[in-house]
Amino acid sequence: MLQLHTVHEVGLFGLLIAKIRMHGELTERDVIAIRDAPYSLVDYQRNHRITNFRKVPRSVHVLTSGLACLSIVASDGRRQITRLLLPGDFCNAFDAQPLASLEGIDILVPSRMAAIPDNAFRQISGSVSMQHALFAMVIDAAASARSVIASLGRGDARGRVAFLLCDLAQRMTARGLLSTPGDPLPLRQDHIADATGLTSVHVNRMLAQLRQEGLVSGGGTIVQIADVTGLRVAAGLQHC
Amino acid sequence: MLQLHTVHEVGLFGLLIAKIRMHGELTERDVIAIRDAPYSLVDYQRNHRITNFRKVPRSVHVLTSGLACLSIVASDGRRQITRLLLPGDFCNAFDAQPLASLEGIDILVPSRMAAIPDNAFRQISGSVSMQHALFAMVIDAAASARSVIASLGRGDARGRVAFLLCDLAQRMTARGLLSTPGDPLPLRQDHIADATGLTSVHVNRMLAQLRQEGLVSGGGTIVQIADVTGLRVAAGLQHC
DNA sequence: CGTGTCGTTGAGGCCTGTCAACCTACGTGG
DNA sequence: CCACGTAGGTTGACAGGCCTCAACGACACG
Repeated sequence: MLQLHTVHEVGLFGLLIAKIRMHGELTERDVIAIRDAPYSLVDYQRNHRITNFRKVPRSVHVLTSGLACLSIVASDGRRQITRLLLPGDFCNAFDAQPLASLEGIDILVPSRMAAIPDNAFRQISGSVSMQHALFAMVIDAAASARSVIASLGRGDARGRVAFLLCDLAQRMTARGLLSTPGDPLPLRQDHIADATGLTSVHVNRMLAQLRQEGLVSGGGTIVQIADVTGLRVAAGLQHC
Repeated sequence: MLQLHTVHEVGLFGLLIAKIRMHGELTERDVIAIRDAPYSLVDYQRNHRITNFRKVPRSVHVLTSGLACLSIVASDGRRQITRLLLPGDFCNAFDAQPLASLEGIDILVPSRMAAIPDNAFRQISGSVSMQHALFAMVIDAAASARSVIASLGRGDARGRVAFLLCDLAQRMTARGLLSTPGDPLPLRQDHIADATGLTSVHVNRMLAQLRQEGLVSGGGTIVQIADVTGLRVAAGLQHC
């Protein structure tokens, strides 16, 4: 039985299925429908920005590998990352529906997406169980965004960085993208800066401080969490 | 015909209906179902904080008058408002589902809520049209939260205040709670502070500056927008 | 008239941004 | 093999924005 589940989750959409399952029970039929969905693959290079998927037919894009984000470019030209997109995440629908004409999708690491035609996905998502799970997923995304608001509004630089790392590690671990929260995170310092609203110079200082406190390890380009509990406390919110 | 709509929308749940309608077409049947929903009314005093609605049966709460917010209290004791709740908004479900055990509901102004029993609302929201509208509503809430993230992450104090005022005025105007965006907003300076992550002292200074620039008017407790366009520019994001 | 709430104003200090320089690692081409 | 360029990280000096603390004013209310 467990074996069966595992088999279902190793395909291209395994991570997507795992993610949706975090928010509601899926039937065997749902899982098969997703697994067998028609799709086309698209690769994107690092630093590419997508403001509009000009794909015919219109498609739901799912990140299958790499790392991307939703971001808003302020009028002074600086970018704010509003949400990190991990493999298994939607990129242009549901919990990651970009804010019209304001939010874009930035590719942070060479990535691949699967584009599922809209009408195909509409059929897949028509079942009651899928509707419930997707609904719960979006509700969770909204709540999660509000916790980021709290971190940005109330936290100092150290707390913001700590929160981001905790949050990302938790999401990645839950989806099996990290075997333990202490594994290296796929972030560069300027990604952290764009996500926390800080400058990369100051992020560097904060990481140095967190390393000295024993909460973070890894040098150079590598960021690893050394002490999850301590980092959560540093984040300043009870929860991460 | 228009007359009919108006009649439907003046009841206790008129604002709720108006809000849901912003995100999808409702059938006559949907509207009637909401209008005739069973409910009980509860009044709350200013500064009351609700961390858990202990209501039997469990209920969906809808704000019918006043002003409330979702908020998170950081470990240093300061409060961050993560979302303002206006009359017509849900308070503990859907687009305002509090983050478990972290987010609470604060009453900012003496308010009244209608509590609709869960199972009654489940029936009401079972129709395809309601499902679609509610789904779109939550997706919009998530996107809206991300624009707040951008404002907090990238904006300076002046921009944050400007953004908050624009955003609130737009939401209130869209729902008929303001006749024009220039009407007085129901916010005290410390509410603005808690929503923007600033101190009330600094909010005061920013409001003084915005008044001097001619973007905001009203003295003392009253905050009015004098120049919507100018304030949007000051907010620093293309959109508000 | 006392009390409490909310807004206003000033002085000073800390946190974070800005600017700039340098360093390492890595790949490329002569 | 070495010169060179690029990307990313590290470090220091300095300035400015925002917080803190504190006092005061305006106003409502019992």
